[in-house]
Amino acid sequence: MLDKAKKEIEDAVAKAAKLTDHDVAQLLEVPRVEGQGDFALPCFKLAAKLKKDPKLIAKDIFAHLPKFKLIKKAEIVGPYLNFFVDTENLTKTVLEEAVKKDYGFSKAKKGKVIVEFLSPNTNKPLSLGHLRNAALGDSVSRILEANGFKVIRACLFNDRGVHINKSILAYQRWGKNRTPKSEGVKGDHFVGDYYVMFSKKAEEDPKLNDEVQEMLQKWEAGDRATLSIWGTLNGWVLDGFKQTLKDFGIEFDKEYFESAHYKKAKQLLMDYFKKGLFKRDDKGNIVAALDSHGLPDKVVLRADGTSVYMTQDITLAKMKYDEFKPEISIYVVGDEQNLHFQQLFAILKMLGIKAGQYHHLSYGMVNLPEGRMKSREGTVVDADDLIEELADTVKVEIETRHNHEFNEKKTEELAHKIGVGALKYYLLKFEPKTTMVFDPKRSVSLEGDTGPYVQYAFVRASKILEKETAKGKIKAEMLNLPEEIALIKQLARFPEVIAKAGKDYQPHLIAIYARELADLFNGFYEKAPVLKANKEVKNARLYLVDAVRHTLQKSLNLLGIDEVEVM
RNA sequence: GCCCCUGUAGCUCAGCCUGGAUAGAGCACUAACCUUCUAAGUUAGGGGUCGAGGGUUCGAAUCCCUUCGGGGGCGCCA
Repeated sequence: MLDKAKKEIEDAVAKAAKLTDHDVAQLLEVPRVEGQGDFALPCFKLAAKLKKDPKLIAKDIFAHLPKFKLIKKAEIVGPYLNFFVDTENLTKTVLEEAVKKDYGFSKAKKGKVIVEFLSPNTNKPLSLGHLRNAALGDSVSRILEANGFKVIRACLFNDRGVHINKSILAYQRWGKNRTPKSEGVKGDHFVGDYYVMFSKKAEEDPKLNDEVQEMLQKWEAGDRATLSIWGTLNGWVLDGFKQTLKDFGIEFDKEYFESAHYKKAKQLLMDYFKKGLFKRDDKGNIVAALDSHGLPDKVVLRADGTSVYMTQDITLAKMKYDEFKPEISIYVVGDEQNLHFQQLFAILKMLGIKAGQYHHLSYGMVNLPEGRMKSREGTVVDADDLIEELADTVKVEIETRHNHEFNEKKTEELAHKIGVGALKYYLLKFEPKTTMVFDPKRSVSLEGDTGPYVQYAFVRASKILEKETAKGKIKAEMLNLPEEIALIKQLARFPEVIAKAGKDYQPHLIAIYARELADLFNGFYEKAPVLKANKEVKNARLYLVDAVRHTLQKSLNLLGIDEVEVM
């Protein structure tokens, strides 16, 4: 399609200017302005190479252009040569392709990718920050699948350590055998409240911190009572997480629990140490020397044999490598850990745990308009609250906006899909590394550059096709309105957008694409009535609507957003 | 002190990797459009020294240097 047209131009230009393919590669660009064609060749670089006036070069090449198959015309504009694709040909190809299930998806069979994301601590409920992480991890997974990879979605639960023991201690002391059930609270919120309670009490009574350390030692020693209560609280939290993730539409293929490989990790690191891969510092800590990588040295195991974060990460990397032998291993983790991951990857290389490539998909913080979220100041946005709030807002919209008669269940279901769609879109439309500002008011907005806007375009397309569908041959010549041509060109871009989003791990490219497609469709919708058009035009437009509908759906799904049939 | 990210319209952000022809959206504001496939839509309007300075180039928001502002990191925290 477009790539073929591009190739055709490149070949022609190479021939006309008597150059090699290599010389011509990267010379073509896509003009932004209408009327400047679909591809353009600025002749300045050739001018430097050939030592000739770029305007003359443009003329010269133009004079030697062959007959094109996919290009309708070329024209000279000063030092530029603009090429226009044959839209009839394009239309036919695009409409045939875009209604297929796998349109835009790579047919190449690629290897395994393991995407680790979310990886929460099991001592408090999930927050808005976790949702950005989850939305990113899930969307990147979907995009990589579309690029032909086999993706394993992995999550590490940090379920042991000081943080969880704090909750336990507070619960033992002040919990009075209450349970999430007895209080009617989600388990993660229930436990999180005791965590907060601990922090408050410990400010008045610092001895509590010592008690937590004692408990930690008991836990490590395998004390049955401690393990039992730890298991109970962890279970509650995990149940809570499970519910949140279900609400948000996230699933994992592989779950890791730090508690399960914690002991093994220490042993593994000692083994590497004995092989001489690590050294001891003057305090007796086991350290990875990274100066050859231009990085600061890193403690991987404390002198007393207890583990640090890095101990776990090295071990988990090895476990993942041993089990899956992935081609690419991706970690979706906030950008405050950039250095940590540079160090981790350097260490893994040192140890020879180097399956394919490692990538830290680093993303920026989510700030509120007032600034950074701080748990101590209670300004953390809770994931469950947010999802619920959005669904409620949408529900009110549905009930007041239309005369549709949905029953209660249908309304709730719709409201949930639209609310979560709005949230995911909002979290994914920014480039990952952008430190984004989350404005709660704007996040519930359903107009403009939002998920519901895209979902709505899908609904409009669906409604047309519900009444009538396209039949028989595609008559491409029936589609020649500017709105139709623009729409077709946007559809033609879908494969390259997926490829780029996959190569760079950038879901926001899909979000932008989907928004633009919805935009163009709405323009078409205003200008070009489908069902009222005469027979042949109607049929061609029905094909176009169908292609748009499919592509909107795929775009949304790549973002982890459900399409809806009605709104 | 050192390292990384960042600065584009009143606000929130694309574009920067891979330099090209008049810098784009959305929100907000103003004015229109529903007996017409769902108005969660569309159209029109104003709004910019692309933080500043220098350099490279035929050409710089984009590449390089300097500088100022914002954020993050430099833990035997995660």
